[in-house]
Amino acid sequence: MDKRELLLDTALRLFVEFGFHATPTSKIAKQAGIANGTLFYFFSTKDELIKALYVDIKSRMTAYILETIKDETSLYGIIKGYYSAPLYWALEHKTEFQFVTQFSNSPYLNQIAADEIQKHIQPFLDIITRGVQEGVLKPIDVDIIFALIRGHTFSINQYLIEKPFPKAEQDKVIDETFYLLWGMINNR
Amino acid sequence: MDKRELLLDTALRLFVEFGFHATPTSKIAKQAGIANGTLFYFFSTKDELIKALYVDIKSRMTAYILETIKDETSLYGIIKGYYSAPLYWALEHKTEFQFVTQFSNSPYLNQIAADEIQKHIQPFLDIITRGVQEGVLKPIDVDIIFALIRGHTFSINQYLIEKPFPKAEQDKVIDETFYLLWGMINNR
DNA sequence: GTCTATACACCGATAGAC
DNA sequence: GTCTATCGGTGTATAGAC
Repeated sequence: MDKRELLLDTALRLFVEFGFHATPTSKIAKQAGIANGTLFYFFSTKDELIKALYVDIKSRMTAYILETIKDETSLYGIIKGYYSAPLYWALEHKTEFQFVTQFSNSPYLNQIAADEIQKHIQPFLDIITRGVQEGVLKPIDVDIIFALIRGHTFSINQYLIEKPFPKAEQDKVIDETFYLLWGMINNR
Repeated sequence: MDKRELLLDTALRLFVEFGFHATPTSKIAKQAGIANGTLFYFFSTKDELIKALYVDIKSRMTAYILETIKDETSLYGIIKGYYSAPLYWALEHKTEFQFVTQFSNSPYLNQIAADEIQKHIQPFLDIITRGVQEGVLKPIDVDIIFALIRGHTFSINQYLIEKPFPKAEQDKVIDETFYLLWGMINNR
């Protein structure tokens, strides 16, 4: 891991444990075993570091999701992938997911350009739109369907964090909650 | 409004706009038209102020919810109240709701005693438990049902914030999304 | 690129008068 | 209770050597 990555990784853990405020750059550098000044060689300000961390994690999560669904052909399979992949990723990357949640609900989000956010969700919105057009999904506003799926993901992730089930049980929860979700948005 | 309330109210707006970090106590006091030192007469530390604000808002929101559902007798009516009341409250108290969301997803939440949080959600958990026992709700883990309802509330609130509908349309969204939610957890 | 040393602004919190 | 004045500590960021 190069120094830049090491700084991001250390910052991630500290931010999630103590928050942005209570995590000085000096602490990040020290715990990463890197000189204070070097941090500012890679990131011109602390805010830049925070934003870079967000963009970085988001990209990796999106890449994982796209990799997961790449062989799915049915709308059902794709939507299931868009629901379950983030959950599986979150289980393997708890801290990262917590950071994204924390960041997304803080004023920092406003510092991220709208199109940076849009580019991650647009493909999924397109899929939902297709689902509605083809009559597979209920004729509801696409943004509502998107919001509902997202809310599901968010809350089931919280649930899985609070209850440390064995792997098999986790899979079952993800499967069964998708079944519930699908029943809600599916146009029967 | 007394000075304590005025400080809380001013802090609320600043925290939501700039975050905890970028909001110094001096700015809060100044914008509230109150001397810097006086802030520390009411709140011994900045963290105390932040926590007091959270407890304060949570209490008011809970009071509103309980008031809303107090005449409901059916499980359906009570659960609908528990879903829709927070949304109506959030529409009237956008900043407050945003603050609670921000706080709940930050490490500050750990500073709040578990039973302080529990006391707000326990009555609702009891209702859900009853619903499952009576066969009105699907036989799923109560905490999952709770998580799903909460996720619904959260995401539909985001949706309503992003799309500034007229009142009638908002009511319709809340009603229809509850219908979807109910269809998902109801034991048909 | 990476380090050490340091500037200096700022903030949380206190002291003490009224 | 409320104010003014201020201190000590801390944190971001820079300068400059290597």
